Amino acid sequence: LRNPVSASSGGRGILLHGGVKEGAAVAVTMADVARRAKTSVAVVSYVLNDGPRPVAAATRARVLAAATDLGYRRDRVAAALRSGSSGLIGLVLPDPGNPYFATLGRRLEEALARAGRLTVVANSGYDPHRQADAIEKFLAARVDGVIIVSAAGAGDPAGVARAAGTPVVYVHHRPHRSPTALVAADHTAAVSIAAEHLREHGYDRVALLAGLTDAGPAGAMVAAWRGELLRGECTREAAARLTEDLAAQGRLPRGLVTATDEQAIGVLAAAARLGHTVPDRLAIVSCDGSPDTGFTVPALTVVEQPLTEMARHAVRRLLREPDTAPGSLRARLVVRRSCGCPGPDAN
Amino acid sequence: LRNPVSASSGGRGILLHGGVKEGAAVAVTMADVARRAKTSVAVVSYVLNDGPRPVAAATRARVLAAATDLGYRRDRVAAALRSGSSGLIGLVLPDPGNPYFATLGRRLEEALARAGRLTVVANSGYDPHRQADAIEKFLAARVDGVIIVSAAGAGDPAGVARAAGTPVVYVHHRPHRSPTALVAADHTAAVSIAAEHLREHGYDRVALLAGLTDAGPAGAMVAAWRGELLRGECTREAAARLTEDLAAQGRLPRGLVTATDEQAIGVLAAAARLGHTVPDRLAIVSCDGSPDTGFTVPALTVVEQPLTEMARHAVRRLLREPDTAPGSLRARLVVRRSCGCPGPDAN
DNA sequence: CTGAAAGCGCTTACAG
DNA sequence: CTGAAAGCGCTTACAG
Repeated sequence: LRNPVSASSGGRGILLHGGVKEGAAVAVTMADVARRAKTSVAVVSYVLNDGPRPVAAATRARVLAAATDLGYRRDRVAAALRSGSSGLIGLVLPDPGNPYFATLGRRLEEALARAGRLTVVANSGYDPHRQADAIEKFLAARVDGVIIVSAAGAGDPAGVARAAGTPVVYVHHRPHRSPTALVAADHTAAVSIAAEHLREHGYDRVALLAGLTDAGPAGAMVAAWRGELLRGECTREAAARLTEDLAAQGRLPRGLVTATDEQAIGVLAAAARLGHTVPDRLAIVSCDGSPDTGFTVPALTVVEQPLTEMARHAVRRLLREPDTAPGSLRARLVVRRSCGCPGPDAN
Repeated sequence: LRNPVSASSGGRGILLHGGVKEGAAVAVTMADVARRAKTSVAVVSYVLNDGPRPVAAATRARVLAAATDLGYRRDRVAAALRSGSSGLIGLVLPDPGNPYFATLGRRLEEALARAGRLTVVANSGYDPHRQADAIEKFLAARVDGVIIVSAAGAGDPAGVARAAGTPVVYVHHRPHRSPTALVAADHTAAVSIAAEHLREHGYDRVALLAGLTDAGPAGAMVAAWRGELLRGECTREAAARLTEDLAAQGRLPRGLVTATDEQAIGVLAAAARLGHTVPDRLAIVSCDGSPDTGFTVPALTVVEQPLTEMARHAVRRLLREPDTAPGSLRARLVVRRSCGCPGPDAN
C-alpha cells in the first residue's frame, strides 16, 4: 500500500524503477481476422477501411466481430508501404523554449490530430543544418507532409521535400523567393497596431526592439518602422542585458514595442531589477501575444497573433483541404497593464 | 525584390500563399542502386546498414558512389515492415502549455534525437481517453517505444503497450501499482528543501500550495507535508484566484511553497495586482524550476528538477541501454528573489 | 459482392 | 564475399 514513488526514493533525487519486461506479443493480422470471419483479407481491408469496394452487411458484421474478438490493430507501417501514405506529418520547430513557437507547435499538433494525423517533431535550435537533417529524416520516414516553422534565413529547406513529392508548408517565415506555401502572421500590421497604441498614450520616445536579422517577419517589421530602432537577439537574456545597458547609458525610451514575447519578458525582468517601474517609467507592448503574457508582472499588453487559426490554415493547406476565407484572422490588441492603460484588473 | 511576405498582406492579418505543386517524384530504391553498382540489393543493404554481412571494400565503394549519384534515401517504412523497428518513439504529454512539461518534452525529444530516434508527440490534455487514444495510435504506427508523461490518475495506460510487446516508460508519474518502469523527480525531497529554506528565513506561517489530486507526485508532497496546506488546480488562473480569495479573507501566509511553477506564476501575478509585494509580504519558492522562472518579477527561487537528466535516463531505460549511476541527479535549490534572499541580481 | 494474387521496398536467412 | 529469394502486412487492380 505504500506509494511506489516514494518507496525507493532513498534520497537519490531521481527514481528509477525497473519495469516488467514482456516478450513481444505476436500481432494479430488481417489474415487472422479473415480466417475467423471466413472471408478474404481483401474483404477485411474493405470493411476496416470503408472501401474502396462495397461489402455485404452480414459479411461486414462478421469481420467487425472477428476484429474485435481478436483485438486486431491495423498495422499502419504495412499500410503505408503499400498505399504510400504513412499518416505522419513532420514538424520542424526552431525553439520550443520560446512560448510563441511552443504554442504554435501545440496548435499545429492539435489541428493535425483532429485531421487524423500523427505529428513527428524535431527541434532545429535555429540551426539550418539540424533543420535540414530533420527534414531528411522525415522524408526517410515517408511523412505525408512537412511543416517548417523556420526562423533561419539561409537556403530553402523545403526544396528537398518538394523534390521528393512531399507537400510542404512554411509557417511564420519562409526564405526569400521560396516558391513554397507560407502561412504567417502579419507582423508588420502587429507592429503598427502596437506603436499606434503607445502613441495614443502620448509617450515622447517610442522605440521598436527588433531581432538581429533583416530576413522574414523581423525584417518586415524593421522595414515598416519609422522611429527609433533597437536590435538584439530574440531571447530573454539578450533583451534583459540590452535593457540594462540602455538604462546605464540613460537611453531607455518611454515606450517600447518588442517584436517578441521573449524580449518583452526579458525587458520586464531587467526593468524590475533596475527599479524602473513598468508602465510608469517604461511602457511596453509585445507583438506575439502567447498565453504566457497574461501572467507577467505587470501583465503585458500585446498584439495577439491568431496562432490557432494559423495552425488550422497551415494544416488545411498542407492536406489540400478546402480553405475557409481568412476573414477573422487579424492580429488583435489585448490591452493589459504594461502599456499604461489601467488594465482589466485595475480595480 | 519586394518581400514576398508583406507583398500581399492586404490587411488580412494572415498571409496564405499558394505553393508550387510538384508531381510525386519516383523514389530511388535499393534495386536502382544495386543495378548501378552492378551488385545485388542484399549487398546494398549490407553496405548501407553496415551489416550484418561483410562487404569487400571495392564493392562498398561502388555502392556508396551509386547511392550518392542517384540521391538514394532509405525507406524507413519498408525497413520497418521487414525489420520490425520503425525508429519512432511515441511521447504523450499532458499539457505542453505548462512550462515544466514543455521543457521535459523538449529534453526527451533531444535525448531521443541523439539516440537516432524520431519523436511522435500527442497531447492528452490531462484526459485519460485522449491519452489512451494516443497510445493506440502509436502502437498502430508501430513505434519502438512509448514514453508517457502522465498527470492523470486512473487506469494503467501503459498496459496496452506492454501487451503489444512495446517498451514503455512512465515519466513524472505513474498510476498506483503499475508494474511499468518510472523515471520521476523526487518531489517530496523538493518540497522539504523548499520548506526548509523558507523556514530559515524565519517566516511564521509557511503553507504548501499543492494540486487537487492525492495521486502521484502531488500526493507524495501532501503526504510528507506537516504544515498548513492549500490546494488548487495546477494552473496560473486557479492559483491567481486562490491568492485573491485568500487575501480577501486576510489568510495569505507569510511564506508559500508551490508544487508547480504554473501556480507560482499565478500567485505572483495576483499578488502584484493586489499590491502585495513579493517577497516582503509573501515569500515564494516553487518546486519545478523550469527555465521560465528565471525571468518572472521578482525572479522565482525554485527547487530545480533535473529535467535533462530525467530525460536521458528515461530514454536509456526505454532503449535498454546501459544506465549510468544517477549520482548527480538531485533537485537543487536555486536562490533568486522571491524567497526573500537578496538574489543574484541584487546589486 | 467476394477472393486470389501481385507488389510496396526493404532485411535476412540461406546457398553458393 | 555475393546473390537469388522469401516475406514483413497491408492495399488494390483484376477476375470472377
